[in-house]
Amino acid sequence: MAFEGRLDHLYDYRVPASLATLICVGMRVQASLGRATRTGYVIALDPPADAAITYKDILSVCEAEPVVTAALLKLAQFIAEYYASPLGSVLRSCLPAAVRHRTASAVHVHVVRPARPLEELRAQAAALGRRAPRQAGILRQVAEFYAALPTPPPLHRSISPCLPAAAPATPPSLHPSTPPSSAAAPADSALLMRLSELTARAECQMPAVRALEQQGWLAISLEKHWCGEAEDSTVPAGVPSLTAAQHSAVEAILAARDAFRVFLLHGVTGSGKTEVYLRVIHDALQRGKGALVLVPEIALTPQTVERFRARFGARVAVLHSELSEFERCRQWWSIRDGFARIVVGARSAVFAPVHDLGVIVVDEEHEHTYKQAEEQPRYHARDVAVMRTQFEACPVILGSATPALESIHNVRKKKYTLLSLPERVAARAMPAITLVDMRAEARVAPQLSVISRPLRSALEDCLQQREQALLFLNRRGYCPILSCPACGFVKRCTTCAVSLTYHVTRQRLMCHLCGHHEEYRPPYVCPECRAKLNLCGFGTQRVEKHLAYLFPHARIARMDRDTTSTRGSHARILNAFALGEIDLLLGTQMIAKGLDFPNVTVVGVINADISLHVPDFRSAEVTCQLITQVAGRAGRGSKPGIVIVQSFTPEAPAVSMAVAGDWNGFANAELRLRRDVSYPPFTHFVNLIAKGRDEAAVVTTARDLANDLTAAMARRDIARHGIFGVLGPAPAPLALAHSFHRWQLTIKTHAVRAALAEIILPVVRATRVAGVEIIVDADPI
DNA sequence: AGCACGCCGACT
DNA sequence: GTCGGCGTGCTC
Repeated sequence: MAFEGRLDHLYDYRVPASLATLICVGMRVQASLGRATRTGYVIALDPPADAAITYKDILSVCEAEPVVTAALLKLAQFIAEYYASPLGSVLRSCLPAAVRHRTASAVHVHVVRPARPLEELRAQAAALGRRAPRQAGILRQVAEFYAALPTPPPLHRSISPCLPAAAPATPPSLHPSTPPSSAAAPADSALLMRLSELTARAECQMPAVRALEQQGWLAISLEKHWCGEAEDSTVPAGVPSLTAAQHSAVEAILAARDAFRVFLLHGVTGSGKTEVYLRVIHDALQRGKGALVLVPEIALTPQTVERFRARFGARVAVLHSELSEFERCRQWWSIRDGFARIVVGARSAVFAPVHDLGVIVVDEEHEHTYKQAEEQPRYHARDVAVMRTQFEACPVILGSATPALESIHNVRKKKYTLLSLPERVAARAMPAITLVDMRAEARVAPQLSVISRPLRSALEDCLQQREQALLFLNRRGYCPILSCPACGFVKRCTTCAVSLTYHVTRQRLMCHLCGHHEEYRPPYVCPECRAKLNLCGFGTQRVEKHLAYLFPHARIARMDRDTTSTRGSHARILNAFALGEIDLLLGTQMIAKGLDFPNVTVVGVINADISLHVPDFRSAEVTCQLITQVAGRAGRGSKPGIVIVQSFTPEAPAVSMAVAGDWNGFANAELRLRRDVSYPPFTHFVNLIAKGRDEAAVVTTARDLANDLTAAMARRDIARHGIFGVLGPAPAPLALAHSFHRWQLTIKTHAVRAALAEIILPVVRATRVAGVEIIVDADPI
């Protein structure tokens, strides 16, 4: 068994006779370890290994069925090794919290069925008449509900109460040899009356329904239920025809559909990558297989989800963070039980318990949101997807207009197969991109240095034509820095040491890292020398205000973390934009990707350089990707699009190549630079971060680690372990955050697993300093 | 992760 | 001679 928590040892337990028929590999169980009772996962069933040990019993099972498939278990073992996380915590993160916390009964629902033919129910209702109006009403409602169904009323069978009570004779398996029979199939709520629905419609309470049940008129049972109809997935009319490039991509993937193979689908924005996914998935469904679609952030790509729903109907399950606990739980179980065969979800959906997988799609595979950065296991969902398809023996499609350099490198190494969609669908042109040098602009018109003259006139035309525009600025708030012109004072967060951003709308200074905020009202004077503070730089709030001034008649909306904090607010803004109730939509990252609005003809990138100056070796790649992606939002309908990119460093390759629409050119140049310094994708990085409240202890720990690693490497055959060298230690990018100091060192290696197992982890385990945590992060972002 | 075991300084 | 600090190591 593998236990949840930071325990990376496996333990053997005895299976008591009472659980002998129930327990199987992949189950979540309770067992006592030391004093405490903990949750663990059964990873193997073997005869007793060691006569010297007195094994404890497994106490109970959490669910009546296994929660991870055999393939997922193998996948978890790989992740545990590669990302240096205990197996138990990897398995834990395979399950949504909602599924772990709720008992299996959470996905069950009370259902009312007629226990006699409907005519008898109606007759009884009439007989009860005024004597028992409530009961009469109930019977009438039930009869009416079931009479309205297209299929004959499902007469009450023998009572089959909910799960654990009725233990199956054979251990349940995630891979049933036969499809579930109709009796075992999950009830379809569209064909069954829910008890809650009955009490609402008949305006009655439980006792009345119970009475009728006891008299033998009705049957109440607790059953699994999913919403929607279980239709087979026939392709509805209106499926777009494929371009030649799309067609050959689909053909290439289908030709390899029975084996593991990685396809990199490099398609320019608007080239119809989604249609390729849909065709391949349709083929998988027809062969009785399931499919998994990963998207970077589901709230930001509602249209993609919609297209899957429109094509495949109720058999699409969606997993994302905006679902309620109950809903997420139900979606998960509908996948687990084989009702939903297609899963669309964000990062963690890569673990969805789809059985018999036919294909995995990773849309926008270059996105960094696929990397779990905050907590263990620090996995990258794209790489996990590739690994999973290896275990499932099926193809995986990585789609992007701006593929990660890692993926391009893998194509060159012949590990991935490249499929290109070089043109937009319906012979639409790529948008025309204009680059505005903001240094020159500021010299000519210093007071207008947020919206350049070319962007301003493009927006004026756009508004006049009753078309829509997207404006992208990768910084929220009003202004990011308040600084004193006299003494250089900058207002900073006390626990994070980053400058505080001024938010006008709430009259606050906010730390965008820890969320700390304080009241702040004019006049803005320096606390040191009382001089008036300068508002340096622009955030979305400030630009919004400026836009309102420039275009007083335009309907302007802002979309950033501040305007989308409540549930459903993403959808509300995007809907309003889709309905044409908004002319100018200004936003951060979240408007950059995936949006597909045909009436958008103008896209403005207000400051292309922001992400270029972050101290990270990927900043050029990220910047070029962002500009390319945002530009791709323009001209997706019948009208051509124009894009205006404003930059203070227009000569930077990341900016100029994005403007030229030359991702391959940029990738070539950037790959040469990376190769020269042996950076990813030519090596892998493993980051070690020492984190603690006491700065001195953190620094010492980081230094000790670096020394010990160097020594360990000297003792070993370095070439054999593929280790290159140690960079650092240096203060981590967020050296002080949430009052924790962080120092990091970076190890370059060709073989992550060998380097971890033979050099890094032994050193890390030997370095134990009170109050200092050491975080291991493989392939960090 | 807990929780015990155990080895060193201030107290009855 | 005892209480308690928390560093080290074990839990099937």
